[in-house]
Amino acid sequence: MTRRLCRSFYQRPVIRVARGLLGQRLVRVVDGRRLAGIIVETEAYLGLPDKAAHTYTGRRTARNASMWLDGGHAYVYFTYGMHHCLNVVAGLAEDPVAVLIRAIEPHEGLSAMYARRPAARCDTDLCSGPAKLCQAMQINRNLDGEDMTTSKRLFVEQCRARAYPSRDIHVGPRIGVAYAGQWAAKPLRFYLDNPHISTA
DNA sequence: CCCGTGATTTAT
DNA sequence: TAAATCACGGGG
Repeated sequence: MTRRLCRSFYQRPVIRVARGLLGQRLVRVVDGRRLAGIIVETEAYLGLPDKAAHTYTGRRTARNASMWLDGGHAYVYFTYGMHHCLNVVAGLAEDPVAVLIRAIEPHEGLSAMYARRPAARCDTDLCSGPAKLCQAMQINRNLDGEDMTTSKRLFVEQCRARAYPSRDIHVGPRIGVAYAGQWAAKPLRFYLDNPHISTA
C-alpha cells in the first residue's frame, strides 16, 4: 500500500525537503491515467534572502502568490514564452520557500509522455529537465496552487521512509541562475547518480 | 552556437 | 509606455 507524502513532510526546512524528495514518486493523473516517475534531481529556493528566488526581498505578485501558501502546495510558473516549471512549496504559510523539481526517471505512462514530447528520442529525453517533465506530464498553470497532500491530479507517493544518506546525494550549484551573484554558487542543487538527470 | 516566444519586471 | 529579462529546450 503506497501512501502519499503528507503535510508534515513538506512543513520542514526547504533543504531537507529538497533532499527528502529524491527517490520519491511524482504522480500526475490525467483522464484517470497515471503518469509517474521517481524524482532524481531537485533545487532549493530559499525565499526572501535568495537572489535567485522569485520571492527575493519579499516580492509578492500574481505569478508567485502560491509560493506563500503552506508546505505541500504546487507552484507552477510559465517562462521563456513557452515553458512551465513545477515547484513544491516547503515550510509554513507566509514563508515563500520552494523546491524546483528538475528531473524524474519516468516509470508509468511512457507512451503518453512520448506523445506529448515529439522531440524525445529516448527515455532519458522525456523528463530530464524542469520544463521537459512538465510537458511530458501535462503540468501547467491550471495546477498552480494545487494542494498536493489532497489532490487527485498531482501528488508525491512515498517510496522511501528516510532521505538518502549524504553519500548518495550529489550536490552542486543551481542551474541557470548566473545572474544571482553570490547566490548562484551556493550548493542548492541535489541529484542522484542517475541517467535521467538534466544535462546542464 | 543561437533562437523562439510571451508574461513579467524594470526602466524611462 | 517601452525595453529588458527569464529557475529552458531544441536545432545547427
